[in-house]
Amino acid sequence: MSQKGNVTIYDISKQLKISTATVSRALNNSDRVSQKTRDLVLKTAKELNYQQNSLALALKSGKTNNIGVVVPYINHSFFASVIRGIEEELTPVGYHVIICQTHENVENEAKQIQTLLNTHIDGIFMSVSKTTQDIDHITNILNNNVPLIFFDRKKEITGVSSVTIDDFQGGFMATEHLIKQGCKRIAHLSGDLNLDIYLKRYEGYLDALKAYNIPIDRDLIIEVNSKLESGAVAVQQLYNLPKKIDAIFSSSDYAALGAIQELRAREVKIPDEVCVVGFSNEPFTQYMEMPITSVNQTPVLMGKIAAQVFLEQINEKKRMTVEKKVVLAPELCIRNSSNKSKIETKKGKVRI
Amino acid sequence: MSQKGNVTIYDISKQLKISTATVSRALNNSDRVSQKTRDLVLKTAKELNYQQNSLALALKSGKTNNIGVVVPYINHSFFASVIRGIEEELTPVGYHVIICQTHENVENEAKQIQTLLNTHIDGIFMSVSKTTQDIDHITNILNNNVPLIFFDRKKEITGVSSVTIDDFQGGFMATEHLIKQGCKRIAHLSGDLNLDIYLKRYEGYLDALKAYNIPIDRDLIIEVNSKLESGAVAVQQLYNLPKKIDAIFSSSDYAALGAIQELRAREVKIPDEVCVVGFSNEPFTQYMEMPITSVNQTPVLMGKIAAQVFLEQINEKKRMTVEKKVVLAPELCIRNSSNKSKIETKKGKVRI
DNA sequence: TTCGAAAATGTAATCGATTACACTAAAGTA
DNA sequence: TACTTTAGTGTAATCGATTACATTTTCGAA
Repeated sequence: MSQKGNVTIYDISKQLKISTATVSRALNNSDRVSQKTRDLVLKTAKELNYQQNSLALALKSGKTNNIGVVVPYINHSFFASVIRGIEEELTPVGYHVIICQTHENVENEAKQIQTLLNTHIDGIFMSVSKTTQDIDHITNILNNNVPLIFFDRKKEITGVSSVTIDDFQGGFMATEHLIKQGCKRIAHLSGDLNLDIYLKRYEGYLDALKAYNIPIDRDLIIEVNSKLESGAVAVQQLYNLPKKIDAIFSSSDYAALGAIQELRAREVKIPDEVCVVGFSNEPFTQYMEMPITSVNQTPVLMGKIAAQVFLEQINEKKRMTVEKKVVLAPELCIRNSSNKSKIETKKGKVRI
Repeated sequence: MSQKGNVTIYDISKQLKISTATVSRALNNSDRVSQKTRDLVLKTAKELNYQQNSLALALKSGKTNNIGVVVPYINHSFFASVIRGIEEELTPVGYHVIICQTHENVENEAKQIQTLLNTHIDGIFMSVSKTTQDIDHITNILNNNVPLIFFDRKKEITGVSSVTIDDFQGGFMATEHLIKQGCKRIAHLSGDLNLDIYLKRYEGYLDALKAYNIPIDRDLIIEVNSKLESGAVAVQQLYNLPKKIDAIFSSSDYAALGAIQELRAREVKIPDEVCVVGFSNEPFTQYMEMPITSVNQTPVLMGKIAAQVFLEQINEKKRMTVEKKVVLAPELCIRNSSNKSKIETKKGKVRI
């Protein structure tokens, strides 16, 4: 046994009076060992309770079987669920999932990536932080020949695969739904438009209005952050306008909730006077007394697909040639906050 | 440069025509190198952009700087938050956090632990699964000399540190609060009593009743799981009793919510006719139109403390001698579902 | 029986660092 | 001056596996 008390192939080789090379071959099912020796080695390995030292293997092969996941915050429902999906898909094939938080800060993001690269990770999954503009720290991943998969929040970098939902379609579906409810003055609470996801949702909103010949009113479009207060403030602002609104499509469930609270404080009837739709399908949206209509991003599925894309990518012979962009279908979960006429949940279409 | 294109100490030694031993010493601030050589090595290392290979180091030292966290589900708000706390405390000191899910299944738990041990983790944090009775797979961690820290859900094993909240106190506070609201027939929806946490909350409930001379009525105690439906079913059962209840203390926020929905369906007024208190302070409890009173387990803090206990433990000279049991104070967040008289949130006391 | 191919096994380098031990050179001491 | 001490550096083993290449054994064909 070794210093640390672990059984090594050397122990087996000593016991059987054969070389470590043969032991290694037997354990790895090489065809360059006799059946007799192989059986003997396997039997002895079991007896001694031999466990392959993954560190030695990693050093030799350069493969650690660890992958890193970089997200703004792990305890945000969406990210936690994506991570769950990744874990469930990769653990069965022998990977370990290392998680890192950026706190929506580029410097943290860069630091986390650097230390991940230094531990010789086999791949990185990430959702970029809101403050990320410069992408040198990200292309650095590719320079190290480490596969990178974006999920949800991505940057356009050639050669990098991504799994997202169709945010445009999500924004479109949500807005169209409101239009079909008879709404004509539909406000939009957008997120930070530097992030692609919020931009796309906004564009979906615009496109739906155009498609149904509803004039676009810039006063009805307000940029907010994902906080209750900012949804409430937005409503105050909207109610200072001369003409009343009859619907709100918010890119954030939190802002939607804040808006609802403010509407309720003003004794506005939901959904009769104003319909509200959020985005993300945060757990609380379905638990409310008046459940909130929202767009489900199917995060667990997103994580699983991301993991599959990763596995495909590393199994490809011609590396780095193909990038894969999977776009999942958003799912509109219609609930009481916007449901005047009792319609059911709608699913969008997948694009690959 | 090595095969994989990384700069090694060998590259530095070659360039400076000195031995790798000296390079290593210079990089590690050993006092067995001249200042001149040290400066030269550091300068060259920077020029070549040398990065220490953590795998080689890990193989040599047996320390990987990885720790494992084993939880039932990562995307459950409570666990996600604990993990966040652990990450925030350990990343700054150079650790990486590997996460594993058990899906509340002992076999998965055992398998996850085994693969973690095999990757030579420096420590394991875990919350045991509901189905865990046998603990051989857990003591196996100790046999491998790997530090183990329980959080929230623990088993009694000598030598194992733990960080929990005072569930008894939580149950007591919740019940006492209901009593002070004037409630006399207080039902309890308990969780699986095989789990210590639920048992303690239940005992806290019993003790509070005793302390205020309120008779215990076994009919008012119902074991449920953490699902909305089971809270609703429990209420149905309670309303089949001859005498009406005037409060519910649920060990689960989900069951509490289900109970509230059922009460509302029966047009029972909350909190006037029935007060409701949950447990865990799930995000949704505060977002409801009628926010739900709940016991906050301060999960992020719990993660941070667990990380600190781990760091203390590995820094101790005399290993394995002291176990540390930290018991955090629960915090009763009083909200409308139980607040007849507008009281404020109460904090419990910490025990160490 | 003998030779050659194929099968089985062994030797030793390698992955990239650390470190016990050996050695040289410079400085201090008598 | 001669001898001891110490600072600085080098050699080589080690962590535990894989594997290219070398060598030995086995077995069939002539």
